[in-house]
Amino acid sequence: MNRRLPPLNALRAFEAAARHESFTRAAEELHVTHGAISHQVKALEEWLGMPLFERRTRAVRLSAAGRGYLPVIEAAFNQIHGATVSLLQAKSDAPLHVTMTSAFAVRWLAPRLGRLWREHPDLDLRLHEAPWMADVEPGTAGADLVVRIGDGSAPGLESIPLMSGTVTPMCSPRLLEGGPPVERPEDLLEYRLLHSFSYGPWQDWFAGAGVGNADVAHGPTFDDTNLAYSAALAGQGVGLLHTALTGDEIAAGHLVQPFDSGARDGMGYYIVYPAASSNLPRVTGFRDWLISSVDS
Amino acid sequence: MNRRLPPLNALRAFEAAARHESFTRAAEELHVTHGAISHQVKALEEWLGMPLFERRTRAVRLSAAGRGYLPVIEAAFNQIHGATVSLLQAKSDAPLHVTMTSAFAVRWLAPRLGRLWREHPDLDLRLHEAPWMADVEPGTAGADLVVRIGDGSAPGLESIPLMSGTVTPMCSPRLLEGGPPVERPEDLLEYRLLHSFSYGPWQDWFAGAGVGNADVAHGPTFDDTNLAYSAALAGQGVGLLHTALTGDEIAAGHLVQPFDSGARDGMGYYIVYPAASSNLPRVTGFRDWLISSVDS
DNA sequence: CCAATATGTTAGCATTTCTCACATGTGCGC
DNA sequence: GCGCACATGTGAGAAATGCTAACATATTGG
Repeated sequence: MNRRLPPLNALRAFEAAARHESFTRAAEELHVTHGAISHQVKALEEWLGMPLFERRTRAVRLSAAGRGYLPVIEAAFNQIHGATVSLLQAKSDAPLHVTMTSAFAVRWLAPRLGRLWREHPDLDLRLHEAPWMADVEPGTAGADLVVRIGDGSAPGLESIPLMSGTVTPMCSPRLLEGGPPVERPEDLLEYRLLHSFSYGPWQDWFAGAGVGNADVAHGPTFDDTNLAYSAALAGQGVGLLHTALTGDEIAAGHLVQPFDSGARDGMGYYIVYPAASSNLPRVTGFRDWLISSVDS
Repeated sequence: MNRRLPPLNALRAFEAAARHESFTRAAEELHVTHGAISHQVKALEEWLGMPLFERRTRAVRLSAAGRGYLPVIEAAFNQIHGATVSLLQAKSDAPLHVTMTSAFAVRWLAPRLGRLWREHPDLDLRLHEAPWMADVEPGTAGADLVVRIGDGSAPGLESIPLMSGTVTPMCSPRLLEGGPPVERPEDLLEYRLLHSFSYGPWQDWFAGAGVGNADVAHGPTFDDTNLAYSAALAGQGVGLLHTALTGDEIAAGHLVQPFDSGARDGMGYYIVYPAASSNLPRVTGFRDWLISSVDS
């Protein structure tokens, strides 16, 4: 098929500008600056070899050519939008699959489930456990939405901060009383380290704290992130826990942080889902419920 | 309008891949590598949150979702293509406006016009003169096609090499016999310089030859590039001429080049026109005639 | 069991696109 | 009339996107 299409992003800029008869308002619609629209429209005009707008002094008007072009282009984009929406709707009778760590599910979500049932009685929620901070991609893995720890970067996906905080060593204060002093990060190696799924997170933490090749390969490994929290509370060792899930225990003095976060800062909880799901009420509904539940 | 469209370039990759049920053949159609298609399709699937293809071992099949999506997307692209073609066709009954320097028109095109009338009797050609190497943009300036000197760069436009060569000082050998010796570039300043439209080209040439602030502001300025050629041939001074237009005179000894091109190399003649005009027979026809006429 | 075929993946490079900052031009209010 | 507000144009550089190249994986067919 020999079908040379115009530059598509320039077409989108043209379509918005033509609909509004204004570069500035098109720029607002597409969340870019007016300069971007101006550049794109100019590129399209150059590609076509003809002007699509007449530049007036404080406005633009469609030229004859542009006036003929617009309706078809607009219809084509509407078709694409329509097909995309119905593709998503087709999924939308299905239950909402959500993936998160068991620690988050048990310690944060569980206490709030009552409110969720009350506010979203029809929601058919299916929870899935994810190992630690593993790269769970919504969609490809079957999940519609993921709650995960990270820095918020998720190319091609929507990523919305849920709770700030960081991942840092914590343990029961009684554990430290009986053991050797903890002044520098490497002193922690004298204690039993609590692992979830792999030694990776502890290794990363030591590396971030300036201890390059710490031997962390000892201590129990749990296949359930929540167990690491319980074990730390029970004084069984030092866990790498998230501050957002331990606020109460720290306030009550049941857990202490030997080091003030610092390293690995900005590892907050994020809600991540495919960008197209912004059109799906059950996804945005659950997302908004999560966000509104943070302070309650 | 709250209309979130999927990434459009990814959509185009999907459409081609789906039509062929093959990433490799889609890549050929779009003139990219298979990796590019793979990336784009993956990005689209991630954006939508659902797979569009089932990956088989040596092939891809459309998934149910993809099978429903394809026809609408394909139709939308076909619409865009159709609208674009008819936009161009609307122009295509009109005459073909071509812009070039008068030197090129007189010294290269004129001798070949007979062949052009013979091979394209219906062509309604309208020639326009362009000053020197000025930036003539096809389309915006009203020209359908431009023959211009440059390095071939023309973002957003098709640019096709017509003749290689360079722009370099030339004069009649008799002029040098009677005058001071010419060994280094600055020696040329002893002679009368022949200008077309502005002092810029000579200034640029001296700068390129390492003479930063040469005072070139003397000698006649012609508002017709061909006059500079004639004046140089007549021994009236030194002109900045293009080797592609002076091959015969140099071979016959009527013109000499004091310096072997070198500086400002790669300033050949290019055919430049809007990319969309590849769909217009009268433009591609004239382009192909130009190219085929180079060696005759 | 090897060669040929097709897709996946990663890192780095290339191109495109966008922003920022400033320029231009003109109508409108004062 | 004069200046200010508004809308677009432009150029350089930054950011994001897209592409390539090279290698990996997997499987079919000879």
